[in-house]
Amino acid sequence: MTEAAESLDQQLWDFVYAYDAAYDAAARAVGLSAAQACLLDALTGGSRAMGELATELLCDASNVTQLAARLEARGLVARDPDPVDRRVKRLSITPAGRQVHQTVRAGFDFPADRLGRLSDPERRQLSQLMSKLLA
Amino acid sequence: MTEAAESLDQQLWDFVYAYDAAYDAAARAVGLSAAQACLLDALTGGSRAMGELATELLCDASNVTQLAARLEARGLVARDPDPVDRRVKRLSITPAGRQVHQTVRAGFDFPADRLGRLSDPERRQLSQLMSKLLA
DNA sequence: TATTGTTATACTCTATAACTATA
DNA sequence: TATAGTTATAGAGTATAACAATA
Repeated sequence: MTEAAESLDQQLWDFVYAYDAAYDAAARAVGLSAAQACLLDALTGGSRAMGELATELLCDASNVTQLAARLEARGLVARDPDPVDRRVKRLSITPAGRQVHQTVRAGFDFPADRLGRLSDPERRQLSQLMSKLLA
Repeated sequence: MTEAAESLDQQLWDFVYAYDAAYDAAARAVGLSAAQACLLDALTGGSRAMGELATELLCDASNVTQLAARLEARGLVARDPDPVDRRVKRLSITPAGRQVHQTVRAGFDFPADRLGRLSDPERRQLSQLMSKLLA
């Protein structure tokens, strides 16, 4: 053989490393941290309660409060009391927030770039393997 | 079809998300941050200059200084001047550091667990696809 | 009394700028 | 003068504990 094969473990590590770095760069390009971009992304499907967001982002509720405060200060999200249970605050994305979110999406070209190196059958193969890894 | 297929983009996102969370958990289980664990990992092949580490970890040199200071305070790394160029400080892992590193490795069972769901041919397939994604 | 979210606090990550020591 | 690393500082991420409002 002409070169030492990198182990699959190492390949996964390298891929995740590059993926994370690319996402971070795309977020920073619009002045957001990766955590802020993730929170914004979690709101694109509709408003969410703070507690739901903490669960989804795998972090403490107090952390969501602070991330939301920074995004709110930039006008990217809005915080409104839930009409049914007034303890609950629902966070939603503003039009400006959607704009920024779209820019991050567009700047995060890593997945499209890399997957573009595969043929259609290879992408189907990868998707099936991923299904097993995620199941 | 019986269920909506998740897009390959989304599958990659989910996989990376789970991978990162698992690594973070393995590090935290021994009282390290993910960043500290990565620094420790970068030293397992031998001592490294601070500057090299900054390049490898994609961060500023001042950051390495502080990460190293915390690990040094716990006795996991040692900092020694390079005998040739005394401006250079070489960081190396201590026996205690190796011990902790091994514990993190063992606790980070995510890759082995997930890859264990694949057959040998499937793992070879995945490795070949990864080669193309990383090339 | 239990739950949702916030506030206060503390520690870590990270970068920039100024500095020290060495080359 | 240029380079390696550190220090000082500041903003952000994160968690814990104490708290307020509501249920």
